[in-house]
Amino acid sequence: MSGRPAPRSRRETRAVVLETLLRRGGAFRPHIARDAQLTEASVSRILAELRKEEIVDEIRQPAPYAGGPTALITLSNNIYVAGIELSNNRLSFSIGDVSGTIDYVERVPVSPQLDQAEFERIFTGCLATMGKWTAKRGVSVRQAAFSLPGYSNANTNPIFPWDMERLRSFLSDTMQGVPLSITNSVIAQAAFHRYSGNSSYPATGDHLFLFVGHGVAGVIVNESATIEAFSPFELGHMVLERNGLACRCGHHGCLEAYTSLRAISKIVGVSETEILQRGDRFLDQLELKAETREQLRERLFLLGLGTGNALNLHPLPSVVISGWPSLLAPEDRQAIIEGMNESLLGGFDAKRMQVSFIAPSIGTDPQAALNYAAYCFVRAGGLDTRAEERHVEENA
Amino acid sequence: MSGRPAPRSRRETRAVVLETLLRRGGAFRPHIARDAQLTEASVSRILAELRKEEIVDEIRQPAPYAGGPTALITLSNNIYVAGIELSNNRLSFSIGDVSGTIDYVERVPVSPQLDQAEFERIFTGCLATMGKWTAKRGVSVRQAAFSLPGYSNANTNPIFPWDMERLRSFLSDTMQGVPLSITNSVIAQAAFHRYSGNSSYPATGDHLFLFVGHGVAGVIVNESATIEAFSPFELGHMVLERNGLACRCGHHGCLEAYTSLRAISKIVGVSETEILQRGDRFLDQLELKAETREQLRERLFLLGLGTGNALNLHPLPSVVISGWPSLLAPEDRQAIIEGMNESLLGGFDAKRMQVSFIAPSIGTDPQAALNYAAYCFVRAGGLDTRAEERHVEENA
DNA sequence: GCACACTAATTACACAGTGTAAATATCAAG
DNA sequence: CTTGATATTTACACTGTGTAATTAGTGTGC
Repeated sequence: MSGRPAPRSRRETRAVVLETLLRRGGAFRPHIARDAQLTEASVSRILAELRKEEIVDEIRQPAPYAGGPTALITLSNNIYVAGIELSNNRLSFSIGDVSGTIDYVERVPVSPQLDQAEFERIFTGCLATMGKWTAKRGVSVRQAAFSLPGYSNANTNPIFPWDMERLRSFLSDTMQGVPLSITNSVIAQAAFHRYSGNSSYPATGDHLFLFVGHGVAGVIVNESATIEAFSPFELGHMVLERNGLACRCGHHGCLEAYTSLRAISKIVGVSETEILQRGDRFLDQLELKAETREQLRERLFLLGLGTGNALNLHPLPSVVISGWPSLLAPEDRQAIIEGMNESLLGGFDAKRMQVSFIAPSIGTDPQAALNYAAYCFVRAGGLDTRAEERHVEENA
Repeated sequence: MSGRPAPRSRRETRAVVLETLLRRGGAFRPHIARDAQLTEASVSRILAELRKEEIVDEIRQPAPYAGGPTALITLSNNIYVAGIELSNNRLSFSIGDVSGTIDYVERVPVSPQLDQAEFERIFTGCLATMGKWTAKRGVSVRQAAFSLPGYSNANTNPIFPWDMERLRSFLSDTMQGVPLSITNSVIAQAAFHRYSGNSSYPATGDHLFLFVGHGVAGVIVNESATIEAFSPFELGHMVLERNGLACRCGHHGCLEAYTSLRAISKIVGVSETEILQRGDRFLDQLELKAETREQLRERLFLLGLGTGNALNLHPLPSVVISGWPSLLAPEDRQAIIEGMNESLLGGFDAKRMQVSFIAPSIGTDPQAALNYAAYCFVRAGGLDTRAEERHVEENA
């Protein structure tokens, strides 16, 4: 640990310290020092600053071993953030603390074909309601996050084909001062898995997280990077069968046309809305006929094929799959492996590629956006984002 | 330009200054200051340091306008770097200066099925020859780069299925102190386009660079990022036709099975080795029959389909294609657009997607690796890489 | 040929952010 | 209540930069 590796601005340093706290849900100084690559001295200074600003709390805690640390540092539970999620069937607003605890929530059903004007109307309404809630309690929201499926910085969205420029300016006007980050739902999900404190997440290193629901969305999770650096990986519209099934995007043979909830709802004979009502365990309640299972396996095979294709483009050692495939029996899910075996370079090899499944989180929205908002707050070092929005360059 | 944006280590600052010089092939102080986001004062200090170390030269030059700058700063032409390239038909060694001028070159034919032991034998031999050349002239190589197709940090390579761990340790042992970077050929190509001073490159912003040769390799070029941050995007083994043509990788229906030089050599009736001999313009010399052209268009359609799939995963506004497709008539190349139109979300739209072609650089190896080596030298701030290889973290 | 307007280039000084090392605090166990 | 072990704070030094004052070039117009 010799030299002086890479200097950081105070904001960055605060951000890494706070992120450690968010990730671990509290830590002792020595841990923070290691995680943040700082000396105890620096940690001490930073924490003194953060404590004065009431961003962190220090809980006196008997040392767990002789001569051990005496104070557990946690994020203050008086910091409120807002999470807003748009999914294919509803728009949800929430307020909670940075640990992800929800104090307020409102959910409004919307149509998957929701148009932009209607969205703006509903959004404005919900925001007003939320504003009343905060006003009554005198709480101030430090950071908000809005997640929607398919979002990217590019000006196109496969799910809601809106004018993203207009969306951004609508939101920044409407939020009136509260810093707002917009992100892809699947990235918010990744934030949820990283920060929710649920330690049962199956992958530890870099991996591809895939969510198979209305669409097929993925995100490249780089364990050692900040969440902003994650790239969404929209798998749903990879054409795998020329002249195959028609997809809502107008093309034929897209993966989504085979594996979306809508597509499989026809196979299992349950309407899409009913699936959403039954929530997480909708497949459990069904007695799947052998023929149905075979059809589902065929779909999973395609999912595997597409996933393998994606991993050929961008090699990663592990995939975590969430969504309806996680509800099937392991022997059925094996079809995904078979599909990957036919596209993944060198074939599927369990030594080089780990595939895991996690329960789909249907209906937990807007939990993920709330976690993402907490992340954004922390990333900004707990400082007001509005102030330093001026790193503009002026090339000749 | 108010506050103190993001502090940098001296090494980083030197790196950005040197990179500006590499990119522009020389610049005046005010330009450097703008590009590197530094004040004139800092530029002055850094340059004084670099001049003392004989890394940069200062050429007295009459100012181009009233009161203009007086000294043009360039990279010293006494810095030698080595570029080594392995392609599917030869291994080439070169030494040159950071501007990319080649002073020494040796090329040895190798087989596309070259095995790792044989490679090591040839490499050692060429390196010895190169060593004699440098010894005779008393030049010392400051940085070397080795590029090979399909390379990634992952331990697999679609082209040369070797043990990458062994390759890396072989190279670091063999190079005896000369810092060596290993990279994907397509990334070296990107370095070539960025630093060769050839300004006719068609894309200016972020784009996908695709090279269609023995394989189909791509790289996501992020104009505002360092080259290390570029991701290789191996398109060749995307399965587009289940039960399609057999590919050398053992799968069926890979893009490469349809569009590699080997695949089209069968269509045009010219052997692969002959194509390589004829070099860049091999297709010009052929009188393509209508039927042949139709077959090639079919192949290009698949290339477009796969490219569209890749761009759905990772949206970018522009694609630059190099390789044999660039040699065809524009009306034939239109098939690529047609393919993209069937996979790219929302269809192909010239307003949102720019497709350009550049002449393939067959036979210019190891120029690209040499440019990449220069880039690596500059990125390290012109400091010895060996010294500070110790940013290891030790998490509990 | 010389003052001028203008910009370039250098330098002294101040300040932010950190690490080092010394000083001080805390706890468990005897 | 001392000891051993680690935690925490603090004073000081060092790096890298920006600011602002200073010095140096250059072309124009007289």
